[in-house]
Amino acid sequence: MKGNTGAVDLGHSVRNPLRSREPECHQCDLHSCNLGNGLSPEQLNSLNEIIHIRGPFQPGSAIYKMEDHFKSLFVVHSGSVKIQNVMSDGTKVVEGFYFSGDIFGMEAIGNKQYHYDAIALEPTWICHIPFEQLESLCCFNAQLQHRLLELLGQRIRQAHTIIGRGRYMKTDERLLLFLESLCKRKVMKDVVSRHESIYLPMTKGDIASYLALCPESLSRALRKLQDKGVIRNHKNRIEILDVDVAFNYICN
Amino acid sequence: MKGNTGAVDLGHSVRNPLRSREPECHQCDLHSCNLGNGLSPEQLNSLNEIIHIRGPFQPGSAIYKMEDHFKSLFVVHSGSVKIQNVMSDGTKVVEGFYFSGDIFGMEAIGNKQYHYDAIALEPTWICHIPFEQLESLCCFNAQLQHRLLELLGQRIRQAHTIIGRGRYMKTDERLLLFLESLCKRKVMKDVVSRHESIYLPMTKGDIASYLALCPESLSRALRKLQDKGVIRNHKNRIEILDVDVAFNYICN
DNA sequence: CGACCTGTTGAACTCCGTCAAGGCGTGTGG
DNA sequence: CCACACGCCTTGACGGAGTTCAACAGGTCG
Repeated sequence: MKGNTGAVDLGHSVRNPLRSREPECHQCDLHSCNLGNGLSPEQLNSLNEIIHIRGPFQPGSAIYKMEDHFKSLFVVHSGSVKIQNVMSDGTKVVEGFYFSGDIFGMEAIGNKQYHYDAIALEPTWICHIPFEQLESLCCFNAQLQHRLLELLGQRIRQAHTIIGRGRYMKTDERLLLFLESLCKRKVMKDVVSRHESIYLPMTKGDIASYLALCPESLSRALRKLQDKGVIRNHKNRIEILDVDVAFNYICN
Repeated sequence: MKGNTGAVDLGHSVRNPLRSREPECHQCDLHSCNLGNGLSPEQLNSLNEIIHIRGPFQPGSAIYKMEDHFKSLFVVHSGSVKIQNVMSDGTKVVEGFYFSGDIFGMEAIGNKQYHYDAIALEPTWICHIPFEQLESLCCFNAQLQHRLLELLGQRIRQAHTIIGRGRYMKTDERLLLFLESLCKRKVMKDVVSRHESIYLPMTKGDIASYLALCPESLSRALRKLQDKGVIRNHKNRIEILDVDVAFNYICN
């Protein structure tokens, strides 16, 4: 097991008020992604010791790039991240969004390199979890191993939900499925009964790409749903006017 | 760690010439899915001890159903398997195919139940790997843990390839991507230079569903590619007339 | 101010899904 | 043996959803 502290470094201008350990940060990670669930205090400590926080990553800057050597998993401490693929013709394909507490980078496990670019969508702080060290910890810690496997299973199911189930849906159904998944992932917490407002750190273009639509089609779908009174479309926010109606709509 | 031998039992008419351990079988599993790579003989033995083989499952019969309690991962020993989702309106959506040596059931990790039906496509023998016991083994065996994580990472990437990358492709490109993935997965091994013949144990309808197409569209795409001289379409077999042409076609 | 990026709207086209019909192979029952 | 039904696949015609192309509105930044 290597003792290096320097996970992935992309040469960003990282001003580092938090480069040294910050207990609050660690608690947050462990809580929000539940990686540390059911661990004893000592076990928790050893987990905390391998975690490092980096930031702020400015919007548009890369946490990692496709070609980078796979070393670490990541947890969004604050802010948000998209992962995307640059195709041979230069078009960018967004494959996922991650928000505070989400773990990402798992697609790269078992590979030399990351398979996507990970790009910050807003000023973002990221926790690095060196994978080799995590693996070593898991060998002596059944709970941690179990939790990691669980997260990987979730990740597989997630891939099959949005991009799997979504394939058979029409544009507006797919859009609502996406909004529903955002709501479930507590992108925002102030749920006022059957009405939600979702803040969207990504561009509409990113969303369109993620849903395998052209931006125009997404725009039209938003308009259509707004005219129907299901949602209200704002610049960086979408209101779900009636959660029940919106998310049952999917089954029609 | 429980010592139960009876992984998932669906009440099929399992005639069991191989119910007792069969060394040849175990070797095959470990080799083909590489779960046992780099293990010492003793470690290999402990892995072998938790594995059981079942079969034959007749075409159309279930290895597991969605509602079944998640207990085991599976490896195709011989034959082939599809996993599918039955939607609320009764339509079946194929989410994956597995062939000799492939491990499946990993979507269920971290869940109480399996999320798909797993259906045999031809007379099929299946190895059961009780998951709790596998987890326990991993705790004392870094190599095995590493290999399991690797397989999970692969599984995520696989989901993103076909159903992820495929979303942005046109019908015939998607079809060729599928055929390419079959070739890579050594569905058949007799590669005669730039010419391959792929045996398809599933129906064209299953393939269409997997590719998110209606059967008619698949049929037309096959015809179109045949007219272009890229492939030749048979009942249960597709020939790739020129591998290079066919699989570079995707980038057009 | 103009350049630029994101998002929106309109019009034309294209691909693919839907509907309908028919061919082929297989199994069943007379 | 044939007749028939059934499932699977194919083919054709049609329509609709979504892409493409083009133009423009609004915001941001130099």
